[in-house]
Amino acid sequence: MKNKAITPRDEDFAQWYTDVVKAAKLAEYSNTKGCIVFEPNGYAIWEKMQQTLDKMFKKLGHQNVYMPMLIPESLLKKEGELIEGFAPECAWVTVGGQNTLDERLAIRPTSETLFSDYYALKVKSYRDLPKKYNQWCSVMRWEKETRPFLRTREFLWQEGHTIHETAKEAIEETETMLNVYKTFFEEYLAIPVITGKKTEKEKFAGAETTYTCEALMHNGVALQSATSHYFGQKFSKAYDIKFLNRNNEWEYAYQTSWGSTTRMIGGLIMVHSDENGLVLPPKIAPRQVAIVPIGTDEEVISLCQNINKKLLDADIISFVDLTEKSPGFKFAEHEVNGIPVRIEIGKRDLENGQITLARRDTREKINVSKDCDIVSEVKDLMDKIQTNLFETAKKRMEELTFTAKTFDEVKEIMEKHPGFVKAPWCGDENCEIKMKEIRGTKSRCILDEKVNDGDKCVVCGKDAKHVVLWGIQY
RNA sequence: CGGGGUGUAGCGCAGUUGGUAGCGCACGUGGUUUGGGACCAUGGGGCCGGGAGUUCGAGUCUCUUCACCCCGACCA
Repeated sequence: MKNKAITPRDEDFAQWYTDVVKAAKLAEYSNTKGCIVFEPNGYAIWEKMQQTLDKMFKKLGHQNVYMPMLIPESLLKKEGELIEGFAPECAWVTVGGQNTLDERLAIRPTSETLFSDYYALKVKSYRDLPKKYNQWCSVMRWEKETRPFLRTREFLWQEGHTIHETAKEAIEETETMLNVYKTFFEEYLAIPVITGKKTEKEKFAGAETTYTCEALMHNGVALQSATSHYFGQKFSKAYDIKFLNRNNEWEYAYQTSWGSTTRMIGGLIMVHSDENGLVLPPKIAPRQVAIVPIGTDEEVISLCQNINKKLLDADIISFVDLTEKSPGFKFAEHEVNGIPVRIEIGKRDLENGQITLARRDTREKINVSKDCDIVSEVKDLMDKIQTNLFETAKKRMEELTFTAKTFDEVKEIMEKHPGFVKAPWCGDENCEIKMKEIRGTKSRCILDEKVNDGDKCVVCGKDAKHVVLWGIQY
């Protein structure tokens, strides 16, 4: 290790995070605050996320569309709560060419208004419903403090917007999509999440109900990783999305939206990575196997290429690293980039009739026969890595999930080592605000757990209505 | 928007009481190497973030401005 030293994670978590982003060449800062350059390694992760989620969405009957990037102020303002929530962080276009615009245009912070306006135009009858659209785009929110992937002013995301004939169907959609995200996090990103409803205070501006996926980072800080909202008829009333129902009566449509963002890349880093750089679950790694020949021996190179071909034919994304760097350099490079499996082949291996596999998560090396079924060996190893990453993260989340009965207990936990705290709550927003005094602790979500008889709100001591998951958030 | 910090080669930094810029890595070339960030030789690269001032002379002193990073308040 010479030039690319990564700050130890326990010494300075924020610096460690930035070091990993840079060392793994995921992103570079640009000249505009809060707008990052997605470098090939970083963008490839996003592409893989897109491909995976997009397939899941489409299996459920969603279709992709693309809405304009600009929203006239008057359109944005139609729904009061939304504009109130987003106005402070909107970027506005006020000049077109040489002329000041009559009406300024917001660069979309989110597209509910555009979808609603469009749906109002297209929906006439219950036969036009449901409409289940999604768009992949970037949005802009003028954040004060920015960090690569976790909080950028422009970020890439996916926003699904659906309208339905009945409230029941829309609520089902909201819950279905929440579960899609949960599956995606746990099975692909190997990140365990806790799901639940947001409190009134924390829910999306304009939503009736917001569901969230909450993940816990290595340092015990919570990350809201995806959300799914039920809007009821709020937007359909504001934007006049009416249809004739089965009784030939006008009815306002029932609406949902759900989204996930490039913040997930930040989550991926903060859950799995280590002092040697990025660690990626095989299912989301853009490059899964790096084959490193040691020396330039022809027999070695051709074995590398043979194995590479077998892996590629089996849809494992593999490559042979034939650059002129030293083997040690390549090992370190592929580790810092988070490539899950590395295959090392040198003359020494050939003499012993073996090849060496190295796994990124544990950095363990395994020798296998050079005549083995390399495809199944690699597949097995990738499965093991995927499982190990998830289990490790899950265990950590469990160890850092506490229960508390009193305010002082919450305080003690958060000050010692932050994590998730399950604690009863009375439902009063003032108690939520009071909780922020403890290192900015906020409600993450309302858990699906029953309140025990006699449980009191950890803040005010009145009868509890909900069990809430609390945490310090990114 | 408050608090803290940093701007000198692509990156990381040094630069003394002011005297006209250097080191490591990276990069180019030639060669030897290759099992955990190889070595030798050689070469290229700089309006010292911008502006103004003090001075015979400013990377260095003064003022001003800009950008970025980190910590808070706000948010995916």
